[in-house]
Amino acid sequence: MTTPTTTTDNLFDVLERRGMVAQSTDDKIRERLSKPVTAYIGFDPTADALHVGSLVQMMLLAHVQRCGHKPVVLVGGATGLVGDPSGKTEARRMLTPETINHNARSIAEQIGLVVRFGDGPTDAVLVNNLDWFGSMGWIEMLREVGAKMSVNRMMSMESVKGRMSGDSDAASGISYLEFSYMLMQGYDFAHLYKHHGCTLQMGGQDQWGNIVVGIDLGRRLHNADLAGLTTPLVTKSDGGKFGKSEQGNVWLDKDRTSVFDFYQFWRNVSDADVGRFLGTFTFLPMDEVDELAGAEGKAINESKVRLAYEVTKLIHGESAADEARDSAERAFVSSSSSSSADFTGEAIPHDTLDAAELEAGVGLLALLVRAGLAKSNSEARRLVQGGGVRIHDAKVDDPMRTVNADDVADGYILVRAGKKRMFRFNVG
RNA sequence: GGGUGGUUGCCGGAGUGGCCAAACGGGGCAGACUGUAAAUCUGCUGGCUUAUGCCUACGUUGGUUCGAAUCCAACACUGCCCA
Repeated sequence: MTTPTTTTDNLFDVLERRGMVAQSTDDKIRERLSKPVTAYIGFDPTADALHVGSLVQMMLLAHVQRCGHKPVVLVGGATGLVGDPSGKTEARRMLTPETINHNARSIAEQIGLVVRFGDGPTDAVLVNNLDWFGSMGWIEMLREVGAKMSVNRMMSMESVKGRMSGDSDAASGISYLEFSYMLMQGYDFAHLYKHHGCTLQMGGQDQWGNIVVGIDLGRRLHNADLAGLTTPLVTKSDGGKFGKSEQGNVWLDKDRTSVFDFYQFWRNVSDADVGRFLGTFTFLPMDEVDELAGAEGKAINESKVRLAYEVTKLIHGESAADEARDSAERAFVSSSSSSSADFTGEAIPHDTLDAAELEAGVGLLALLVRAGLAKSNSEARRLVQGGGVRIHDAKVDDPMRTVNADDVADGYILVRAGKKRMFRFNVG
């Protein structure tokens, strides 16, 4: 990793400078953070992998650690069994405890990429709220928590209001189960305060309401003085959804999103987003970030390369990042002088193609589907007819074409869909 | 429990017996232009080895009809109002 922020830096200043603060509970938060605190963020175990959307929270935890505080990773095993109403228009599908356990482990592993776990004073610890909710009975819950919560208060929260209001837009009702979600999440904070000395909860802007409930509950139950801090929702300047690429979600796991695609995701961000993303998703010093973000015109591409490289390095390691960068370089920058292009890197999605099979000839459409560049033959056909497919550098426009040994060059066949997507078949 | 709406493709949303694989918008993909950007313009956007063809699809099941997303019945789910 790059030079760590020195532990004397105030976490709040660091985060604010990096554009990672949307809202915080009080202006005394700097003061609070002048002494080491324990801070937590909750993660939903709804999938066994995290995508780039969660990267913000991961970075947040990393900064917590770097500034000398103790990060706590809360996996919502119990809350995951309930479903978060925030920002969803419909109830989340429920999961089995086994699945959640499995997911929790995978998630912690990925958070471990940027945060150090262990027993030291600033080492991160992992907790699962199923550990305290699992054994808690209905009566206890009502007396402990229910008695302290105002329904009026909960009803006035944005996430609930949207689901309740009659005539208007996305009213789809809210079940009691979901309604209780914020209660559980609020209780988490109180519990973590009591058992881990946790006084700060962080999260995305959409979690603000839940965080505030937790602060309230902490005060009522334990007379605790708690604080909250949220990060801005990561948006793209063009209004699109952050974290989606041509292939769907961008995952941190290389088996779900290849290193090459991961790199490309960052390489392809809009000009206007470069600075913000550098601040949020890398540990580069802000002076350098500002300089990179200030690049004008074509020069901004260098900054994008840097962004893509740094983030890829963080998640997939240096050698993978080097390779992704080099592959991309060769694939895009020097594509005019095609003969020199080299697409053999591991980073580019690839598979092997049987030589014997090739001898018989493989349908182009089938090959596109096999490469995952099209979901069906029809889609592949449209792609070809639309002029979006190339084999190596030659455009092919006949959907009926078959691919055979003549198409092999340097031991592989490179199929490209559009400018940016490609798939290599190694022949062997 | 009573009343009353709704359920259409990835999403939103038209369509109230044939001209419906289903308007329009969004999103997505591709092409042109570019800087692997944005904006703009153009094409495509259920599946089938491409077909004046077939299949699957308008909540589910059954019915009426030469013909149903459209009509009828039951069921399911869901919104709202009243208790």
